[in-house]
Amino acid sequence: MPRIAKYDFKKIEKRWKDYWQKEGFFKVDNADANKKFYYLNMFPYPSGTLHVGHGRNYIIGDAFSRYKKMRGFDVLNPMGFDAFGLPAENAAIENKTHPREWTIANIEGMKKQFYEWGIVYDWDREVRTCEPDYYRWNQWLFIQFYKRGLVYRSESFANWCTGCETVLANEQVIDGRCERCNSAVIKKKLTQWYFKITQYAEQLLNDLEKLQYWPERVRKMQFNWIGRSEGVEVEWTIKDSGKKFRTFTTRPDTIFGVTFMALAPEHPLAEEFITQETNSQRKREMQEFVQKSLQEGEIMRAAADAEKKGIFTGRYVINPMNDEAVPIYIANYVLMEYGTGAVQGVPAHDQRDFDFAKKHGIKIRCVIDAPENQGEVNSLSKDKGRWESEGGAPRQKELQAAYESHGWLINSGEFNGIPSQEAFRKIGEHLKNRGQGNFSVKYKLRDWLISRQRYWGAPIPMIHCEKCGIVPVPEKDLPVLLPDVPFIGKKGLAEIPEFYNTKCPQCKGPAKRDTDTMDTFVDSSWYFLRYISPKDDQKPFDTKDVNRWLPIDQYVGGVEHAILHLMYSRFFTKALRDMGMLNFDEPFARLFTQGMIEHKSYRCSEHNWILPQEVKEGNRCPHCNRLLQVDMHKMSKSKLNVISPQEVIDQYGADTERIYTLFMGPPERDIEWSTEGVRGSFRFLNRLWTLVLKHAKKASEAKGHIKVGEFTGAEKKVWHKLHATIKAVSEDIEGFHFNTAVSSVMELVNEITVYTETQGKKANYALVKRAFDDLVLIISPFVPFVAEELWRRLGHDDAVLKQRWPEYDTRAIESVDREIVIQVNGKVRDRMVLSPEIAENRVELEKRAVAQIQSRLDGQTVQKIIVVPGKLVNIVVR
RNA sequence: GCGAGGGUGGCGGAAUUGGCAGACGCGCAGGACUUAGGAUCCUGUGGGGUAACCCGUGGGGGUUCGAGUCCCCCCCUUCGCACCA
Repeated sequence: MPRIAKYDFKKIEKRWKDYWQKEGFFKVDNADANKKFYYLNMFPYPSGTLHVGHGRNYIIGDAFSRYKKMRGFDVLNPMGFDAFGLPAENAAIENKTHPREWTIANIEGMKKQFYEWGIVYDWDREVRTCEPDYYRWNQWLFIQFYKRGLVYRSESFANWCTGCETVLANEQVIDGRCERCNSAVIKKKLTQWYFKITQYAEQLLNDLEKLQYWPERVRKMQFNWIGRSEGVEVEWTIKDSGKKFRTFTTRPDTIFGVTFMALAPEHPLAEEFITQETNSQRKREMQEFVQKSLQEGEIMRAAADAEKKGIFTGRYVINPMNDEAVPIYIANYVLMEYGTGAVQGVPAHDQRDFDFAKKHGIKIRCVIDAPENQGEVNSLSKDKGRWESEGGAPRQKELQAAYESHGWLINSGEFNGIPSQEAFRKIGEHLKNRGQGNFSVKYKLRDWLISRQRYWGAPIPMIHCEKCGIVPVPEKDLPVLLPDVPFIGKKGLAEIPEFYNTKCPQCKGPAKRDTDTMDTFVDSSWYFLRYISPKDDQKPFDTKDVNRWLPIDQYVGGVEHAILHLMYSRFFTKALRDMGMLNFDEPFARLFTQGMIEHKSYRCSEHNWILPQEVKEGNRCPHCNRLLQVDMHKMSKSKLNVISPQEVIDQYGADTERIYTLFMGPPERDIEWSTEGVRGSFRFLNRLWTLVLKHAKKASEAKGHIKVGEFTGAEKKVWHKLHATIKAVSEDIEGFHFNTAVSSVMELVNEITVYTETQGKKANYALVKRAFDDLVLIISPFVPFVAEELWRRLGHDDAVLKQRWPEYDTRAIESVDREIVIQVNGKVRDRMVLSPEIAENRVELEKRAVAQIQSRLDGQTVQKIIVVPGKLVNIVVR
């Protein structure tokens, strides 16, 4: 037996790395594709070096694309970079460089990493959002949106990140803190640009139904985020002034229970009341309260258990239903951005109002009685004070909490005794008829604030002229280039006069450019369209080609984008469709969200995060010997718990990293990176290599065809396993079950190993050859390097990617002997191995099973025999 | 609080329509080869029992010849949303 060369992954990987790229296996011609498949990974932010956690996303994509390619699809799998954004500015300040240099260097580094991983993209289609040939179209689209009324400028209270010194979209505020830097977010009154995404709220909501191949939870998240609710807008009149304002309520049936009114601190009336207040002390108190509420911003006010604070304005408002006057408060729990910024307080039937009322000694009036009291409604409605705590001690009991469910109306005048759902409609109509309200639908979804006071982003293409007002930059003057000046740090374009001083396109007089840049989510809301015609300098994308290639057949990325990016992209798609630039409603037909890779992280109470290799024995800090806190966290540079792909590649090769990443667990789940697991995958590749090389020569010289009919038992087993594996792997890849796909291939390798070891020289090499060929092909999406190498060693001279994916033969899968289980009272007692014909024959199965197990049945009465053909026989005895 | 996942060996995880629980891999144990091995290869490996067998999928009930899988109740856990009137 000749010595087998060891698995020299370095040599092998070097040999094939360039090959796929050079041959352009994943280049597709827009016009030339017949069976299109648009696969897309979310493009990365070029933050620097990638770790093995990032790798998961791209490895899945590459494996899937290779599979689809071998299935005969014209696969488009492009890649690009979400290259604008704040981290580049921060890094630039830190490293005394320019955001552009930092970004470009990172992009180059990341492209090299893709190459090391054996990941093949069509780089001719690369998109970089920070390049003028991309953001030019960002600006162009902004202007088109503006012309269609989808962009507006408005002064309002915006989320202001105190760390980044810029405004944030609602979606970027997490628990009152900045999504990126975790600094406190406050409310600041600013004039900003908005995209009118709310105009599409209804469609964004309804079309979720079309996304049946999206993970249910992502749809749910979007559903909740849009947050549609039906209710009634009610018009109220301020006592003594006659001035009117509106509230929104989803429970108009409780309107007789209104015992106070609450305004958001930002509400215009709040300001008005303060201005008009003559009592100087009250004036000051109100001022202070409003100011403090705004400063607390989202952090304090967002917490559900935060204290409900408020202040009486000294004013009253008239209830349109019963002409009662109730006090008006300013309350910190009322949000200006939702509904009308004013809430009618019904303490008896809303927990928040209840808490507020208790705190401020406001009376509580029950107007809904629980449904179980149905029979008493009439008497209850007469017994006006029964549940009421106003005017002295409550007659029955004091309320402990608000009753928020439905029931029957009481204390509600002519509406007493009506079920609350019905009262919703009746009271709504009543108000409508009297011109004091109307039915209304509100959304939690807010318009998308896209202004950012930063440098490293696409400039907003607008000009402010004193004479002409706001004028869009003429399309022929696009792009509005980012000024190429030495980077000046934090304040952005507003500090660069040579940028903002310009001429008005209309009157030619002196004017100023808008100094805001766009939220980078604008960039990523349409990049998947640009991939179709990345070089087009006449338009953002080619409508005809886009309509042919989209929707994207498979989109893959992290769940963290479940709301922001995916919602914005859906909005863009719908807006572009209405502009006639597209003909589809939804951009991503199928979505898969992959989980994160985690790794142990070590933290010292004194020295913060510690590198794993520095940790001393017993999990102690290398600096102070304190016991470290050990936790599992997703890999991140800041926690010092990243594994670099290069380490793995140097030690075991890219194929090992690839197959381990796919094998480690279900791709949708978060999972811990295991160094031992990596070694196991490496061992497997060694076994694969040795097995094939040991027999490659004989196999490739094997003469004659496979004669299935003449197979021995052992040969049949291999034949069966081969086809069963092809089936399993194909189905698993289609379903994104890469972990089980890999384990199936491992089983096949084990099976062939057993066969060749036990048969020795008697082995059927025609069969072995066929098994090797198919094995190498089905494993190739996972480990392309070693597969390409083995393919050549098996005597082929054409690329693996040019081969067709093996087909399985159902007969081969079915024709193997079956092991039938014999149970007595549901417990396995014996087995028998039978040919497929007998195993499928009920009568025969029962007969044989009973015969075989007879000795065990002595003295017991057989009550019943259950036969499951091909599986088992269960004999029930007593 | 609301919503959605998830609880299976020492670990990651497998198990069509209910039909052999623990595939595959890690780890561990024993052995082989080695000057050596944290390399490689082979064998074994859910728990208990000499054995026949018994017990085992978070806990408790139920349906069924048969339940990880279906139904009811409970516990734990992860994630998302969280004063949206």
